[in-house]
Amino acid sequence: MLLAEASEKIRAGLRERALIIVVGLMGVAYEGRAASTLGPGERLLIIKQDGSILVHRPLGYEPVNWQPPGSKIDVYLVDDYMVVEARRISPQEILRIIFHEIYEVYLFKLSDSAELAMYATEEDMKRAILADPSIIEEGFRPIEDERKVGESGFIDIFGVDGEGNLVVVEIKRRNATAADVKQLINYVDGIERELGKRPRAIIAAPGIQKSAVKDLKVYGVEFKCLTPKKCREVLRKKGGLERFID
Amino acid sequence: MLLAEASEKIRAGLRERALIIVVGLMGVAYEGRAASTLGPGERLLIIKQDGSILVHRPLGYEPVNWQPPGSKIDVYLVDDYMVVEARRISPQEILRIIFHEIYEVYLFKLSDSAELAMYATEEDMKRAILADPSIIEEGFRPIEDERKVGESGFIDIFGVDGEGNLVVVEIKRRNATAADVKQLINYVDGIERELGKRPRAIIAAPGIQKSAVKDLKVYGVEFKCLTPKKCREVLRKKGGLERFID
DNA sequence: CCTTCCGTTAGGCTC
DNA sequence: GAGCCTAGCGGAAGG
Repeated sequence: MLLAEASEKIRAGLRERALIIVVGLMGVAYEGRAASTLGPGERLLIIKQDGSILVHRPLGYEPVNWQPPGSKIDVYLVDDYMVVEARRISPQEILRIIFHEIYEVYLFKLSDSAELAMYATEEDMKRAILADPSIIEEGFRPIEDERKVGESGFIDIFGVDGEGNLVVVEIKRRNATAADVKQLINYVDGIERELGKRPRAIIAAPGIQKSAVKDLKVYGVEFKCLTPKKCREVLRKKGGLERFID
Repeated sequence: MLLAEASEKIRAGLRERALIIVVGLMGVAYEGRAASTLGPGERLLIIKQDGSILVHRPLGYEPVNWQPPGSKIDVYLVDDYMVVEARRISPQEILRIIFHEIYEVYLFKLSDSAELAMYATEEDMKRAILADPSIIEEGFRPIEDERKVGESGFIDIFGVDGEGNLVVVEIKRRNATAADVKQLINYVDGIERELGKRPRAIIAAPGIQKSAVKDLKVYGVEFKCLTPKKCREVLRKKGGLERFID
């Protein structure tokens, strides 16, 4: 495909706010927060209506270079090359794609209004615990969620156990780290200062980093294994129940 | 395009290990570490030779769903749909794309052997300081890089200043945080325990978070503004010099 | 606007 | 293989 012809088609796509797919032989230069160069190779360029731009190599999940939505995109011919330039300000960044050859340019006007439904985020894990507190332990009763503690931040779930002891629960959807344990200790300290009584501290996560295990004993924190998957099942069961009751 | 025809073309692409681009009306279901569903919409599907797979909506820099390299990809017809399935084990995950309509399928055999050259990573900033220590301060002399400190971790650069004082330098390519300052203090404490002498602590970064500024005074840490860009220039000059000497 | 925190983080490195 | 850290992280939520 001739570069002049291709550049016209790309400009048309930009005007029409189409999704633009370009396949060809291109080099890439990026300068901004960091800087990178990539010599010529056969790649896939995607330009979206919102100004996002992605350069994909034949291998790998991630784009090799990109620019997020809102970038200003220009196309021009210089010597025997076609250049696509994507600029953004704040941070000042420029991505320049230099085409040596263009194999194909495709334009699409796509419509997609569906909403992504994502399950078992950390938020969902909290909802699962509130829906069925026994997954933390038998007799656990939540009192508050997102309780503020001094300057430290927010407790995921604050409650009482079967014996009437205060309990602070910290939720993580990934393995808990030493930093997580320390944050939880901050909360416990804050509550102790506030209410004059030291609560139990429970970290609920799918696992815990080995390096953090010793901190559990040192600081008297309890670990409760709780996976996102388990929470998904709890929410599903609860969802099913609600549907049945309605 | 007929679904049967499309599925044959995609299978051919998989056999030939081609880059496959599919545009059409599709729904998406993902289940693995988390789970998500997305109703039908017009999207772009990319399947790469290495088994990476990406679903892109008309807007946004990020794929809405994906699977990293190494996924096992299957295509089959069921009722009036074509399904593309990408599975991986460890973690067990499945991505299922259900096509209602297919507008286009494109196959490409791309060759790309260029090497990405990235400048001014944190590693490069360290190299720049080692190449020209005066960018930290006049008279600074590095002794060691990546020096281990007890259990705390590794010092980026350990050296002495013009007066013969020990200096610990911590490098960040982004604004320094309070956590960075505290980590640096850990190192300084470690060195003091080890060598019986408290070194100066310098954090070299393009900036520092407002909330961390007070910690500088509290803990006696010095801040030296050093941008990736500046380091890039130092390395370029040094590269030029080396080229001249050789 | 800046800061903090989560992510199907991914990817790379070490043990 | 698992654990741990970095990233042009991106993105969202909160101040």
